Amino acid sequence: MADSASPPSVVKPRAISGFPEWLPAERLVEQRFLDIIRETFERFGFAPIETPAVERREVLTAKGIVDKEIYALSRLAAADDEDPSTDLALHFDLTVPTARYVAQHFNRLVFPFRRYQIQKVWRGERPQAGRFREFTQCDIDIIGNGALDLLADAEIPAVIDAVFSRFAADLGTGGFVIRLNNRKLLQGLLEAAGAATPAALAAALRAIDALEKVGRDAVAAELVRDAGLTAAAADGLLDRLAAVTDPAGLDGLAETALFEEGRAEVAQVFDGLAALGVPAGRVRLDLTIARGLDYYTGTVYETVLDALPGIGSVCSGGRYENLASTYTRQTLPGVGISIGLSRLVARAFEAGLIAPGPATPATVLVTVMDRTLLADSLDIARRLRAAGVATEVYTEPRKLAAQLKYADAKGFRYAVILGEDEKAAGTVQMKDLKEGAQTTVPLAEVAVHLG
RNA sequence: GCGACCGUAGCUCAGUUGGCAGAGCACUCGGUUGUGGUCCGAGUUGUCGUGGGUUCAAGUCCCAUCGGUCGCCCCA
Repeated sequence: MADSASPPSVVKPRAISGFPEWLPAERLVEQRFLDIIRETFERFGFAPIETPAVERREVLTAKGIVDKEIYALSRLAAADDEDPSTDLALHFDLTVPTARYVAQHFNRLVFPFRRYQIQKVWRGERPQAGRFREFTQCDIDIIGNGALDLLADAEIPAVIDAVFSRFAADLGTGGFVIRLNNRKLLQGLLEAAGAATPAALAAALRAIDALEKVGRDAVAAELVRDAGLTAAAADGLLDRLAAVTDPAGLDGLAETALFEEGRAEVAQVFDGLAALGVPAGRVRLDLTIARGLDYYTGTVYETVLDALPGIGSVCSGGRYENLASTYTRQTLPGVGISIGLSRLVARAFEAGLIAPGPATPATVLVTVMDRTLLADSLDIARRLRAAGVATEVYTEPRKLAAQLKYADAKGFRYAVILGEDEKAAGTVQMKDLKEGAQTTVPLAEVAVHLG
């Protein structure tokens, strides 16, 4: 019973919560982040790979990840009597697919294998501020065959330093600190403090991970309640964790063999950082960095922007002794890190730390005042493009005022204006839309002035 | 999965005790020749999330449902 007078129905366009999308002005800024990341990763010799968005479910769930956080892939058109369950799912990070990839292509890869991977990942969580269900991760990993020197653990933060230093210089994200810890240090201290069982250890790590959020007293209480520490042991532990900010602070704290092992590793990594030229103070030893993921076994990293401490780590990772044990008998130790670009960009926009610029990648709009001069306008655009200047020609037959309004709305830096008078004189008007200044330029020199 | 709050124009929101659906921004046109942003004038824009109930009358009250935001958990 459709009412013939009713307007044609439209599907109301709505954003899907947790699936962010940007307007062109914002996406152009995000791509500048991506350009810096990709160039820097390659400058350190990491090679690009891409893995499918979809993996077999058994590949993704092998590490004990909770099923509900993973999006399954199925067909809408599946018949009613067809089993709707599926073996396929969307990847929730890039480390697990990389482990599968390295195990599968083991005999065709050259080790140590250095790869980077910049892709969307999906997590079926409740979205919140800075939390998405679809987001871009930018991963690097160095994976050894059988062994991997600790120099790799130093190289990873050197790459992060290079990336975030360029963010700061080119995009204005400001200062940052890479916080580094070693699981063996924390675990050694916890064992010495009385966290005996694996369950107690896990509870203690979880409690300490929340230190910044809930405060020292709440963590101490949790260590007593969930990890079985005495109040005095919890207090002493938290004192020690807080006191250490560099490797020298670890001297004289050798309480267990595991701790001593971690101490030696951290010393080597900091030596490596100095040798790599990472500025002193950029990487800070922080014994409270626990990291939730259980496959980290040694060095762990977090990166926090000075201007956005509230969003937590925007770049996290660590060392795992045997990444691909689920998929191969080869021992493949690795170390890597992931930049959570979507969160970083979204929160930096919200905080006003970065701002959208022009809505076009072009710097010049060539106007068309008179359609009989269209060929001349197109020729100017051709010259500019040949000289490497991103240029657009206005396509619609509208007044000059409308064309300049368009140029302003999109954020072009320059407009080129060409009419009968200029054509007769062999010149164009070059208008600087930011300054408002307009100059007459010989046709042959347009590219020089705008390049 | 658990909890709190919120759904009105493209966007941000107002809408009083239940009584004609509103503002700002944005958009379109105009302010006479080939010049944007600022200013002035005019105009367009609605399934009040959806379904049901109460009522002479519902954006407003009640129920359900869907969606959104923010916490918890976990993490980038």
